[in-house]
Amino acid sequence: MTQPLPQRSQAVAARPVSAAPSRQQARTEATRRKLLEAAEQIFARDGFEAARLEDIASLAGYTRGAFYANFQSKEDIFFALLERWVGQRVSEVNALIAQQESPAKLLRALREHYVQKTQDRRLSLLTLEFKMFAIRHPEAHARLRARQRRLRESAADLLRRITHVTGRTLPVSFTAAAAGFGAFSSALALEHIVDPSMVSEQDTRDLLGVFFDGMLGTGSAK
Amino acid sequence: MTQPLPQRSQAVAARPVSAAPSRQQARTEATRRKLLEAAEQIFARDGFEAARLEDIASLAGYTRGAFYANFQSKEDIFFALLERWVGQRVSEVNALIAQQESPAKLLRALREHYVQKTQDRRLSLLTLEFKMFAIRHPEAHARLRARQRRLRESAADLLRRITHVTGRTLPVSFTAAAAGFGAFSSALALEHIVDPSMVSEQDTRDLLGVFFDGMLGTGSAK
DNA sequence: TGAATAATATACATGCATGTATGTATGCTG
DNA sequence: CAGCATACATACATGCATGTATATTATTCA
Repeated sequence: MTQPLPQRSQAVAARPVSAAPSRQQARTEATRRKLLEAAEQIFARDGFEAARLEDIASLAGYTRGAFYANFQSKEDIFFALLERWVGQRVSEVNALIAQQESPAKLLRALREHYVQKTQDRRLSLLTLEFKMFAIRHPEAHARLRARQRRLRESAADLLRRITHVTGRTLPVSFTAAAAGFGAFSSALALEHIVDPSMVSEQDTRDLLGVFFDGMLGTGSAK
Repeated sequence: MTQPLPQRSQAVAARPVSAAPSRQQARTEATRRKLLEAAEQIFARDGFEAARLEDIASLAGYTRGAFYANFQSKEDIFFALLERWVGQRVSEVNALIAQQESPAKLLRALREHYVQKTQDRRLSLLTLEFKMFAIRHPEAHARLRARQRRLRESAADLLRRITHVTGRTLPVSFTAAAAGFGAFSSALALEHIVDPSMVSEQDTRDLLGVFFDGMLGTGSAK
Protein backbone atom coordinates (compact mmCIF):
# COMPACT_ATOMS: atom_id res chain seq x y z
CA MET A 1 0.00 0.00 0.00
CA THR A 2 2.61 2.53 1.03
CA GLN A 3 5.63 1.92 -1.09
CA PRO A 4 9.05 2.85 0.31
CA LEU A 5 9.54 6.60 0.23
CA PRO A 6 12.13 7.66 -2.32
CA GLN A 7 15.16 9.14 -0.61
CA ARG A 8 15.24 12.35 -2.56
CA SER A 9 11.98 13.89 -3.44
CA GLN A 10 11.31 13.74 -7.14
CA ALA A 11 14.99 13.57 -8.17
CA VAL A 12 15.40 16.64 -10.39
CA ALA A 13 16.56 15.18 -13.69
CA ALA A 14 20.20 14.15 -13.35
CA ARG A 15 22.70 16.69 -14.61
CA PRO A 16 26.44 17.35 -14.20
CA VAL A 17 26.74 18.29 -10.58
CA SER A 18 27.80 21.90 -10.75
CA ALA A 19 26.91 22.96 -14.24
CA ALA A 20 25.27 26.32 -14.76
CA PRO A 21 21.58 25.70 -14.31
CA SER A 22 19.63 26.13 -17.52
CA ARG A 23 16.81 28.64 -17.52
CA GLN A 24 14.25 25.90 -17.25
CA GLN A 25 16.04 24.34 -14.33
CA ALA A 26 16.21 27.70 -12.66
CA ARG A 27 12.52 28.13 -13.24
CA THR A 28 11.83 24.75 -11.70
CA GLU A 29 13.97 25.55 -8.72
CA ALA A 30 12.10 28.79 -8.29
CA THR A 31 8.69 27.19 -8.27
CA ARG A 32 9.92 24.48 -5.94
CA ARG A 33 11.11 27.19 -3.62
CA LYS A 34 7.87 29.10 -3.87
CA LEU A 35 5.93 25.95 -3.18
CA LEU A 36 8.10 25.17 -0.18
CA GLU A 37 7.64 28.63 1.20
CA ALA A 38 3.92 28.42 0.73
CA ALA A 39 3.91 25.01 2.36
CA GLU A 40 5.74 26.46 5.32
CA GLN A 41 2.95 28.94 5.84
CA ILE A 42 0.09 26.56 5.26
CA PHE A 43 1.49 23.78 7.40
CA ALA A 44 2.11 26.22 10.20
CA ARG A 45 -1.36 27.66 9.83
CA ASP A 46 -3.39 24.47 9.43
CA GLY A 47 -1.19 21.63 10.56
CA PHE A 48 -0.12 18.72 8.41
CA GLU A 49 -3.41 16.85 8.31
CA ALA A 50 -5.68 19.80 7.68
CA ALA A 51 -3.37 21.43 5.15
CA ARG A 52 -4.69 21.21 1.60
CA LEU A 53 -2.41 20.93 -1.37
CA GLU A 54 -4.76 23.27 -3.17
CA ASP A 55 -4.00 25.97 -0.63
CA ILE A 56 -0.28 25.45 -0.84
CA ALA A 57 -0.27 25.59 -4.62
CA SER A 58 -2.48 28.63 -4.84
CA LEU A 59 -0.59 30.54 -2.18
CA ALA A 60 2.52 29.95 -4.24
CA GLY A 61 0.66 31.22 -7.28
CA TYR A 62 0.09 27.87 -9.00
CA THR A 63 -2.43 25.08 -9.18
CA ARG A 64 -2.13 21.54 -7.96
CA GLY A 65 -0.76 20.61 -11.36
CA ALA A 66 2.47 22.43 -10.60
CA PHE A 67 2.54 20.84 -7.22
CA TYR A 68 2.43 17.29 -8.49
CA ALA A 69 5.05 18.12 -11.08
CA ASN A 70 7.43 19.00 -8.27
CA PHE A 71 6.47 16.79 -5.37
CA GLN A 72 4.99 13.39 -5.04
CA SER A 73 2.60 13.91 -2.18
CA LYS A 74 1.88 15.94 0.89
CA GLU A 75 4.31 13.85 2.88
CA ASP A 76 6.96 14.41 0.25
CA ILE A 77 6.83 18.18 0.47
CA PHE A 78 6.61 17.95 4.23
CA PHE A 79 9.91 16.11 4.29
CA ALA A 80 11.46 18.43 1.77
CA LEU A 81 10.41 21.28 3.99
CA LEU A 82 11.95 19.59 6.98
CA GLU A 83 15.28 19.25 5.22
CA ARG A 84 15.32 22.87 4.18
CA TRP A 85 14.22 23.92 7.58
CA VAL A 86 16.80 21.95 9.52
CA GLY A 87 19.44 23.25 7.15
CA GLN A 88 18.42 26.80 7.90
CA ARG A 89 18.40 26.26 11.64
CA VAL A 90 21.78 24.57 11.58
CA SER A 91 23.18 27.47 9.59
CA GLU A 92 21.90 29.90 12.16
CA VAL A 93 23.58 28.03 14.96
CA ASN A 94 26.77 27.64 13.00
CA ALA A 95 26.75 31.34 12.32
CA LEU A 96 26.70 31.87 16.06
CA ILE A 97 29.59 29.48 16.51
CA ALA A 98 31.57 31.09 13.72
CA GLN A 99 31.33 34.49 15.31
CA GLN A 100 34.27 33.73 17.57
CA GLU A 101 33.16 36.28 20.07
CA SER A 102 33.98 36.33 23.74
CA PRO A 103 32.15 33.65 25.74
CA ALA A 104 30.09 36.28 27.48
CA LYS A 105 28.94 37.70 24.20
CA LEU A 106 28.31 34.24 22.86
CA LEU A 107 26.17 33.51 25.85
CA ARG A 108 24.09 36.58 25.32
CA ALA A 109 23.81 35.80 21.64
CA LEU A 110 22.63 32.27 22.33
CA ARG A 111 20.11 33.51 24.77
CA GLU A 112 18.86 36.06 22.32
CA HIS A 113 18.70 33.32 19.73
CA TYR A 114 16.24 31.35 21.80
CA VAL A 115 14.28 34.43 22.69
CA GLN A 116 13.92 35.14 19.01
CA LYS A 117 12.70 31.63 18.39
CA THR A 118 10.08 32.25 21.00
CA GLN A 119 8.71 35.14 19.03
CA ASP A 120 8.58 33.46 15.67
CA ARG A 121 5.13 32.00 15.46
CA ARG A 122 5.63 30.06 12.28
CA LEU A 123 8.91 28.61 13.41
CA SER A 124 7.53 27.39 16.69
CA LEU A 125 4.43 25.88 15.20
CA LEU A 126 6.43 24.08 12.54
CA THR A 127 8.78 22.73 15.15
CA LEU A 128 5.86 21.23 16.98
CA GLU A 129 4.25 20.02 13.80
CA PHE A 130 7.34 18.09 12.79
CA LYS A 131 7.53 16.40 16.14
CA MET A 132 3.88 15.54 16.24
CA PHE A 133 4.18 14.08 12.80
CA ALA A 134 7.13 11.97 13.84
CA ILE A 135 5.24 10.53 16.75
CA ARG A 136 2.21 9.70 14.69
CA HIS A 137 3.85 8.25 11.61
CA PRO A 138 6.06 5.39 12.72
CA GLU A 139 7.33 4.75 9.21
CA ALA A 140 8.67 8.29 9.06
CA HIS A 141 9.78 8.56 12.64
CA ALA A 142 13.41 7.55 12.14
CA ARG A 143 13.90 9.95 9.31
CA LEU A 144 12.41 12.87 11.17
CA ARG A 145 14.38 12.04 14.25
CA ALA A 146 17.62 11.96 12.35
CA ARG A 147 17.13 15.52 11.12
CA GLN A 148 16.21 16.75 14.56
CA ARG A 149 19.38 15.18 15.83
CA ARG A 150 21.48 17.05 13.35
CA LEU A 151 20.08 20.26 14.66
CA ARG A 152 20.48 19.26 18.26
CA GLU A 153 24.09 18.30 17.67
CA SER A 154 24.87 21.75 16.33
CA ALA A 155 23.33 23.41 19.33
CA ALA A 156 25.06 20.96 21.63
CA ASP A 157 28.38 21.91 20.05
CA LEU A 158 27.72 25.49 20.83
CA LEU A 159 26.94 24.63 24.42
CA ARG A 160 30.09 22.56 24.63
CA ARG A 161 32.17 25.53 23.59
CA ILE A 162 30.54 27.86 26.01
CA THR A 163 30.79 25.60 29.00
CA HIS A 164 34.34 24.71 28.08
CA VAL A 165 35.28 28.33 28.49
CA THR A 166 33.17 29.16 31.49
CA GLY A 167 34.09 25.93 33.20
CA ARG A 168 30.51 25.35 34.15
CA THR A 169 29.08 21.81 34.09
CA LEU A 170 25.55 21.07 33.02
CA PRO A 171 23.22 18.76 34.93
CA VAL A 172 22.44 16.87 31.72
CA SER A 173 24.15 15.92 28.49
CA PHE A 174 24.80 18.67 25.99
CA THR A 175 22.29 17.30 23.58
CA ALA A 176 19.64 17.02 26.25
CA ALA A 177 20.38 20.59 27.28
CA ALA A 178 20.05 21.74 23.69
CA ALA A 179 16.77 19.88 23.44
CA GLY A 180 15.66 21.54 26.64
CA PHE A 181 16.28 25.01 25.30
CA GLY A 182 14.56 24.28 22.04
CA ALA A 183 11.61 22.61 23.67
CA PHE A 184 11.11 25.32 26.20
CA SER A 185 11.21 28.08 23.68
CA SER A 186 8.64 26.53 21.37
CA ALA A 187 6.45 25.66 24.30
CA LEU A 188 6.52 29.22 25.55
CA ALA A 189 5.81 30.49 22.09
CA LEU A 190 2.78 28.24 21.98
CA GLU A 191 1.54 29.55 25.30
CA HIS A 192 1.89 33.08 24.11
CA ILE A 193 0.03 32.34 20.91
CA VAL A 194 -2.82 30.62 22.68
CA ASP A 195 -3.23 33.29 25.29
CA PRO A 196 -1.06 36.37 25.08
CA SER A 197 -2.80 37.87 28.06
CA MET A 198 -1.54 35.06 30.27
CA VAL A 199 2.00 34.93 28.96
CA SER A 200 3.26 38.14 27.45
CA GLU A 201 6.33 38.31 25.26
CA GLN A 202 8.15 39.76 28.21
CA ASP A 203 7.06 36.79 30.29
CA THR A 204 8.46 34.33 27.78
CA ARG A 205 11.69 36.28 27.85
CA ASP A 206 11.85 36.19 31.62
CA LEU A 207 10.90 32.55 31.95
CA LEU A 208 13.46 31.56 29.39
CA GLY A 209 15.92 33.72 31.24
CA VAL A 210 15.37 31.87 34.47
CA PHE A 211 16.02 28.57 32.79
CA PHE A 212 18.96 29.93 30.88
CA ASP A 213 20.58 31.28 34.00
CA GLY A 214 19.95 28.08 35.86
CA MET A 215 21.66 26.14 33.12
CA LEU A 216 24.46 28.44 32.09
CA GLY A 217 24.64 30.92 34.92
CA THR A 218 24.88 34.24 33.15
CA GLY A 219 23.91 35.90 36.37
CA SER A 220 21.80 38.62 34.78
CA ALA A 221 18.40 37.26 35.66
CA LYS A 222 16.32 40.35 35.12
CA MET B 1 -29.18 23.42 8.11
CA THR B 2 -26.84 23.78 11.05
CA GLN B 3 -28.85 24.99 13.97
CA PRO B 4 -27.06 26.93 16.72
CA LEU B 5 -24.95 24.64 18.85
CA PRO B 6 -26.57 23.92 22.18
CA GLN B 7 -24.37 24.94 25.06
CA ARG B 8 -24.30 21.55 26.63
CA SER B 9 -23.50 18.77 24.25
CA GLN B 10 -26.60 16.83 23.42
CA ALA B 11 -28.53 18.08 26.46
CA VAL B 12 -29.27 14.92 28.36
CA ALA B 13 -33.05 15.01 28.66
CA ALA B 14 -34.02 17.45 31.39
CA ARG B 15 -34.68 15.87 34.75
CA PRO B 16 -34.90 17.05 38.38
CA VAL B 17 -31.39 18.15 39.14
CA SER B 18 -30.28 15.63 41.70
CA ALA B 19 -32.77 12.81 41.32
CA ALA B 20 -31.53 9.25 41.37
CA PRO B 21 -30.53 8.49 37.79
CA SER B 22 -32.75 5.90 36.20
CA ARG B 23 -31.11 2.77 34.92
CA GLN B 24 -31.30 3.97 31.37
CA GLN B 25 -29.71 7.25 32.27
CA ALA B 26 -26.96 5.45 34.07
CA ARG B 27 -26.41 3.32 31.03
CA THR B 28 -26.18 6.42 28.86
CA GLU B 29 -23.71 7.99 31.22
CA ALA B 30 -21.63 4.88 31.07
CA THR B 31 -21.39 4.80 27.31
CA ARG B 32 -20.68 8.50 27.22
CA ARG B 33 -17.85 7.88 29.62
CA LYS B 34 -16.53 4.97 27.60
CA LEU B 35 -16.68 7.04 24.46
CA LEU B 36 -14.86 9.88 26.14
CA GLU B 37 -12.16 7.59 27.40
CA ALA B 38 -11.75 6.07 23.97
CA ALA B 39 -11.65 9.54 22.45
CA GLU B 40 -8.90 10.47 24.86
CA GLN B 41 -6.79 7.63 23.55
CA ILE B 42 -7.54 8.15 19.91
CA PHE B 43 -7.07 11.90 19.95
CA ALA B 44 -3.76 11.48 21.74
CA ARG B 45 -2.70 8.81 19.29
CA ASP B 46 -3.81 10.37 16.03
CA GLY B 47 -4.46 14.01 16.72
CA PHE B 48 -7.77 15.74 16.23
CA GLU B 49 -7.80 15.90 12.46
CA ALA B 50 -6.66 12.37 11.78
CA ALA B 51 -8.81 10.82 14.47
CA ARG B 52 -11.72 8.85 13.05
CA LEU B 53 -15.02 8.60 14.85
CA GLU B 54 -15.15 5.00 13.73
CA ASP B 55 -12.00 4.31 15.77
CA ILE B 56 -13.29 6.08 18.81
CA ALA B 57 -16.59 4.25 18.74
CA SER B 58 -15.08 0.85 18.13
CA LEU B 59 -12.43 1.30 20.81
CA ALA B 60 -15.26 2.02 23.21
CA GLY B 61 -16.99 -1.12 22.04
CA TYR B 62 -19.69 0.56 19.93
CA THR B 63 -20.38 1.71 16.40
CA ARG B 64 -20.75 5.21 15.08
CA GLY B 65 -24.46 4.91 15.75
CA ALA B 66 -23.82 5.08 19.47
CA PHE B 67 -21.46 7.93 18.95
CA TYR B 68 -23.98 10.13 17.20
CA ALA B 69 -26.56 9.27 19.80
CA ASN B 70 -24.29 10.81 22.41
CA PHE B 71 -22.34 13.51 20.64
CA GLN B 72 -23.04 15.79 17.76
CA SER B 73 -19.72 15.78 16.01
CA LYS B 74 -16.03 15.28 16.43
CA GLU B 75 -15.68 18.81 17.72
CA ASP B 76 -18.42 18.19 20.21
CA ILE B 77 -16.71 15.24 21.83
CA PHE B 78 -13.42 17.07 21.68
CA PHE B 79 -14.89 19.87 23.75
CA ALA B 80 -16.60 17.47 26.10
CA LEU B 81 -13.24 15.82 26.56
CA LEU B 82 -11.63 19.14 27.27
CA GLU B 83 -14.14 19.91 29.99
CA ARG B 84 -13.65 16.57 31.65
CA TRP B 85 -9.94 16.88 31.30
CA VAL B 86 -9.63 20.36 32.74
CA GLY B 87 -11.86 19.27 35.58
CA GLN B 88 -9.54 16.39 36.36
CA ARG B 89 -6.43 18.56 36.24
CA VAL B 90 -7.98 21.19 38.44
CA SER B 91 -8.93 18.53 40.93
CA GLU B 92 -5.40 17.28 41.03
CA VAL B 93 -4.07 20.73 41.75
CA ASN B 94 -6.75 21.40 44.32
CA ALA B 95 -5.87 18.14 46.00
CA LEU B 96 -2.35 19.44 46.35
CA ILE B 97 -3.60 22.69 47.80
CA ALA B 98 -5.92 20.91 50.19
CA GLN B 99 -3.10 18.86 51.62
CA GLN B 100 -2.16 21.68 53.94
CA GLU B 101 1.36 20.39 54.28
CA SER B 102 4.43 22.35 55.15
CA PRO B 103 5.60 24.67 52.37
CA ALA B 104 8.68 22.56 51.82
CA LYS B 105 6.60 19.47 51.34
CA LEU B 106 4.22 21.35 49.12
CA LEU B 107 7.10 22.48 47.01
CA ARG B 108 8.35 18.96 46.55
CA ALA B 109 4.86 17.77 45.81
CA LEU B 110 4.35 20.41 43.18
CA ARG B 111 7.62 19.57 41.60
CA GLU B 112 6.78 15.92 41.57
CA HIS B 113 3.43 16.82 40.07
CA TYR B 114 5.09 18.37 37.06
CA VAL B 115 7.59 15.57 36.78
CA GLN B 116 4.70 13.15 36.66
CA LYS B 117 3.05 15.17 33.92
CA THR B 118 6.26 14.86 31.98
CA GLN B 119 5.98 11.11 32.04
CA ASP B 120 2.40 10.83 31.02
CA ARG B 121 2.45 10.53 27.29
CA ARG B 122 -1.26 10.79 26.72
CA LEU B 123 -1.63 13.75 29.00
CA SER B 124 1.14 15.70 27.34
CA LEU B 125 -0.04 14.98 23.85
CA LEU B 126 -3.58 15.96 24.67
CA THR B 127 -2.38 19.18 26.23
CA LEU B 128 -0.64 20.06 23.02
CA GLU B 129 -3.55 18.93 20.92
CA PHE B 130 -5.96 21.20 22.72
CA LYS B 131 -3.69 24.17 22.25
CA MET B 132 -3.05 23.48 18.62
CA PHE B 133 -6.75 23.15 18.08
CA ALA B 134 -7.39 26.47 19.75
CA ILE B 135 -4.90 28.20 17.52
CA ARG B 136 -6.33 26.73 14.38
CA HIS B 137 -10.01 27.11 15.04
CA PRO B 138 -10.69 30.75 15.73
CA GLU B 139 -14.37 30.14 16.43
CA ALA B 140 -13.43 27.77 19.23
CA HIS B 141 -10.43 29.67 20.49
CA ALA B 142 -12.16 31.66 23.20
CA ARG B 143 -13.86 28.64 24.62
CA LEU B 144 -10.68 26.58 24.74
CA ARG B 145 -8.77 29.45 26.21
CA ALA B 146 -11.29 29.93 28.97
CA ARG B 147 -10.83 26.35 30.13
CA GLN B 148 -7.08 26.59 30.01
CA ARG B 149 -7.35 29.68 32.14
CA ARG B 150 -9.34 27.89 34.77
CA LEU B 151 -6.55 25.38 35.05
CA ARG B 152 -3.86 28.02 35.10
CA GLU B 153 -5.64 29.92 37.80
CA SER B 154 -5.66 26.88 40.04
CA ALA B 155 -1.98 26.33 39.57
CA ALA B 156 -1.33 30.03 40.08
CA ASP B 157 -3.17 29.84 43.37
CA LEU B 158 -0.89 27.11 44.49
CA LEU B 159 2.14 29.16 43.55
CA ARG B 160 0.73 32.13 45.37
CA ARG B 161 0.46 30.12 48.55
CA ILE B 162 3.93 28.75 48.30
CA THR B 163 5.65 32.04 47.58
CA HIS B 164 3.61 33.72 50.25
CA VAL B 165 5.18 31.41 52.80
CA THR B 166 8.69 31.30 51.42
CA GLY B 167 8.69 35.04 50.82
CA ARG B 168 10.18 34.51 47.39
CA THR B 169 9.09 36.72 44.50
CA LEU B 170 8.71 35.41 41.00
CA PRO B 171 10.06 37.20 37.93
CA VAL B 172 6.66 36.92 36.24
CA SER B 173 2.99 36.85 37.18
CA PHE B 174 1.71 33.77 38.95
CA THR B 175 -0.36 32.75 36.00
CA ALA B 176 2.56 33.16 33.63
CA ALA B 177 4.69 31.09 35.97
CA ALA B 178 2.04 28.39 36.07
CA ALA B 179 1.89 28.46 32.30
CA GLY B 180 5.65 28.16 32.21
CA PHE B 181 5.68 25.04 34.32
CA GLY B 182 2.92 23.45 32.32
CA ALA B 183 4.43 24.36 29.01
CA PHE B 184 7.87 23.17 29.92
CA SER B 185 6.70 19.85 31.18
CA SER B 186 4.66 19.00 28.12
CA ALA B 187 7.46 20.17 25.88
CA LEU B 188 9.95 17.95 27.64
CA ALA B 189 7.56 15.06 27.46
CA LEU B 190 7.31 15.61 23.73
CA GLU B 191 11.08 15.62 23.37
CA HIS B 192 11.33 12.39 25.26
CA ILE B 193 8.65 10.77 23.16
CA VAL B 194 10.25 11.84 19.90
CA ASP B 195 13.72 10.75 20.85
CA PRO B 196 14.22 9.08 24.21
CA SER B 197 17.88 8.57 23.47
CA MET B 198 18.43 12.31 23.37
CA VAL B 199 16.33 13.22 26.40
CA SER B 200 15.96 10.47 28.94
CA GLU B 201 13.34 10.53 31.64
CA GLN B 202 16.05 11.47 34.06
CA ASP B 203 17.00 14.36 31.79
CA THR B 204 13.47 15.70 31.79
CA ARG B 205 13.53 15.47 35.57
CA ASP B 206 16.78 17.34 35.80
CA LEU B 207 15.87 20.01 33.29
CA LEU B 208 12.59 20.63 34.99
CA GLY B 209 14.48 20.73 38.25
CA VAL B 210 16.74 23.48 37.03
CA PHE B 211 13.80 25.58 36.02
CA PHE B 212 11.93 24.79 39.17
CA ASP B 213 14.84 25.80 41.35
CA GLY B 214 15.37 28.93 39.37
CA MET B 215 11.76 29.89 39.89
CA LEU B 216 11.07 28.70 43.40
CA GLY B 217 14.49 28.09 44.79
CA THR B 218 14.18 24.76 46.48
CA GLY B 219 17.93 24.56 46.52
CA SER B 220 18.13 20.83 45.87
CA ALA B 221 19.10 20.93 42.22
CA LYS B 222 20.37 17.40 41.83
C1' DT C 1 10.40 29.80 -37.02
C1' DG C 2 8.92 25.49 -35.91
C1' DA C 3 9.60 20.91 -33.89
C1' DA C 4 10.54 18.87 -29.43
C1' DT C 5 10.38 19.00 -24.67
C1' DA C 6 9.51 20.93 -20.24
C1' DA C 7 6.26 23.34 -17.07
C1' DT C 8 1.83 24.07 -15.64
C1' DA C 9 -3.33 23.81 -15.96
C1' DT C 10 -7.67 21.37 -16.42
C1' DA C 11 -10.67 17.57 -15.97
C1' DC C 12 -11.75 13.36 -14.14
C1' DA C 13 -11.69 9.16 -10.96
C1' DT C 14 -11.37 7.36 -6.48
C1' DG C 15 -11.48 6.78 -1.63
C1' DC C 16 -12.75 7.79 2.66
C1' DA C 17 -14.72 10.03 6.65
C1' DT C 18 -18.68 12.51 8.05
C1' DG C 19 -23.34 12.92 8.83
C1' DT C 20 -28.22 11.32 8.37
C1' DA C 21 -32.07 8.32 7.99
C1' DT C 22 -33.87 4.23 9.15
C1' DG C 23 -34.10 -0.23 11.37
C1' DT C 24 -33.96 -3.29 15.57
C1' DA C 25 -33.71 -4.74 20.13
C1' DT C 26 -34.01 -3.85 24.85
C1' DG C 27 -35.93 -1.60 28.83
C1' DC C 28 -39.73 0.99 31.02
C1' DT C 29 -44.65 1.93 32.37
C1' DG C 30 -49.63 1.33 32.87
C1' DC D 1 -48.05 -7.94 28.41
C1' DA D 2 -49.07 -4.14 25.28
C1' DG D 3 -47.27 -0.12 23.64
C1' DC D 4 -43.93 3.34 23.73
C1' DA D 5 -39.36 5.26 24.36
C1' DT D 6 -34.46 4.67 24.67
C1' DA D 7 -30.04 2.91 23.03
C1' DC D 8 -27.60 1.45 19.55
C1' DA D 9 -26.65 -0.59 14.75
C1' DT D 10 -26.89 -0.64 9.76
C1' DA D 11 -27.21 1.41 5.40
C1' DC D 12 -27.03 5.17 2.55
C1' DA D 13 -25.86 10.02 0.77
C1' DT D 14 -22.67 13.63 0.43
C1' DG D 15 -18.56 16.26 0.23
C1' DC D 16 -14.09 16.90 -0.29
C1' DA D 17 -9.16 16.19 -0.83
C1' DT D 18 -6.01 13.29 -3.20
C1' DG D 19 -4.02 11.53 -7.12
C1' DT D 20 -3.85 10.68 -12.22
C1' DA D 21 -4.45 11.35 -17.04
C1' DT D 22 -4.72 14.62 -20.50
C1' DA D 23 -4.58 19.20 -22.50
C1' DT D 24 -2.35 23.72 -22.89
C1' DT D 25 1.16 27.01 -22.64
C1' DA D 26 6.02 28.28 -22.37
C1' DT D 27 11.18 27.24 -23.63
C1' DT D 28 14.83 25.53 -25.90
C1' DC D 29 17.38 24.69 -29.90
C1' DA D 30 18.10 23.27 -34.74
